Amino acid sequence: MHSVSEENYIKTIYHLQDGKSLVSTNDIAGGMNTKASSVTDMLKKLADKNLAEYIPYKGTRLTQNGINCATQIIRKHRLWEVFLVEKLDFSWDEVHEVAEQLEHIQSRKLIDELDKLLEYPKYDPHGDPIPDAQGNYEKTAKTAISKLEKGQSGVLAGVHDTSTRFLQYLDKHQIELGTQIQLLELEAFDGSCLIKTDLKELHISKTIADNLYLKVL
Amino acid sequence: MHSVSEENYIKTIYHLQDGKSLVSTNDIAGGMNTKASSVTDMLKKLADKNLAEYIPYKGTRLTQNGINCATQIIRKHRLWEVFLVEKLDFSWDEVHEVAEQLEHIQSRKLIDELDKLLEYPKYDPHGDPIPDAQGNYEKTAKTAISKLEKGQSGVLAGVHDTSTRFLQYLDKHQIELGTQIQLLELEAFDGSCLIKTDLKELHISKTIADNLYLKVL
DNA sequence: TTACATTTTTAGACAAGGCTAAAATTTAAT
DNA sequence: ATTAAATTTTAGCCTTGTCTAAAAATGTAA
Ligand SMILES: [Mn+2]
Ligand SMILES: [Mn+2]
Ligand SMILES: [Mn+2]
Ligand SMILES: [Mn+2]
Repeated sequence: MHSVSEENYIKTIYHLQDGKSLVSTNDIAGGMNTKASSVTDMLKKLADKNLAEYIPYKGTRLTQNGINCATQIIRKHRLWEVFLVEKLDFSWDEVHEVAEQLEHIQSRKLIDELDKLLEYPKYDPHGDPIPDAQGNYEKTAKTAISKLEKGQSGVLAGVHDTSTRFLQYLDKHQIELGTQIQLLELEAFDGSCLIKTDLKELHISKTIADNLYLKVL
Repeated sequence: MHSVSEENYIKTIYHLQDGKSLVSTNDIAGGMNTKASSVTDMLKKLADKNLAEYIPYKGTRLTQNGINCATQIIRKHRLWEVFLVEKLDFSWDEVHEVAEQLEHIQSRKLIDELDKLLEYPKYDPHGDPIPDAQGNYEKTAKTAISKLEKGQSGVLAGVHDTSTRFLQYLDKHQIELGTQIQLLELEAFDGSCLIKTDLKELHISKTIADNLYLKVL
């Protein structure tokens, strides 16, 4: 149907879209490790195929067509991540790279059966929701620790960064999805903060606080 | 490491090699639905990468390097086929197309873990042996029905053609791997024959007899 | 051993995707 | 309103993998 390259562009645009009405060429280039000129070329192709609306010098947005395509790719990516963790003993910091490949396999039956094997999971190993076969998924409210008030607490429901380094940092400090976390102190100067889990207290930088999403209690 | 296209050439050459000392350009083109000129180009590239030995106008053969590469691809292909049948309720005539895609996923851990999940299967759904992580596999003696003597019997241990149409033909006549088959009559004129299973007697053409491999009892 | 047929290679072209450098446009700052 | 900076597009080139048509090499049959 669509090439791997087209699918990667569609996915990147979808993720950058969120909220904004148009996604810029430069942001796409940044998100994909390519150059702006390459992006411009691809945007024209996506527009030709009715996957995106492209307004020169202004930006682009996915058509409904493109959105449907994106959610199916994301569905595949996240289901494969669950498979790798649940069935193949991968840890949550090892799955992304392989899922980037597996998400491009074309077979409707494959993904439906995989969904069944995994018993229709709702979330991937990083707490991200998995679209169903129709592309629907729930957007639960999650708040970055950096945006909490002092004293508030919640349960870790997602992470923004899914890099190996960040996930291994969390492992090291015994923080995982479902861990209950309370914000004890918030340093106004640099945004760093002191948090508390069942097991320990921990001082974290603003960067890390931005990357931990809680379901507030 | 290697491109999908390179991997497909390597696999095709490996399968055509069997016995012969050199594989011809035309045979490769036939086996891959490409033109001979495209094959020539690729053979030069494979030779440059030390994956094949290429003798212009004479033919080509894989280097040890190329052979190792081929057996790993075949290992992946066949393990995925087992996975699809055993874990995802695919039937044996539905797996090949998807396995053609999955065999190109690059991840050592993925395939080792898959092997473990499947409990180290020795054969794929079509009776073909699965190479281990070192590339070793047993070449069991299998004989096409068309080469049996009248009266001999055996157990279906493999099929040559793995097309959907052929496999569905076998399903229709309740013939599967492990089915015990006896050759009752062999018609010298057209090579067709009469065979007998536990369930029924069946008249088959030479084409079909060529495609059914028995482990002779 | 010639003459013809088949196989294989070469030459030239094309599409997809990507890059660099230069030009055009938009945005921000005097 | 100008000018400067940043963004975006265009132009031209490259690589991979493919194709067609023509040329070269090999094989075969009288
Ligand atoms: Mn991921
Ligand atoms: Mn994820
Ligand atoms: Mn197969
Ligand atoms: Mn098979």
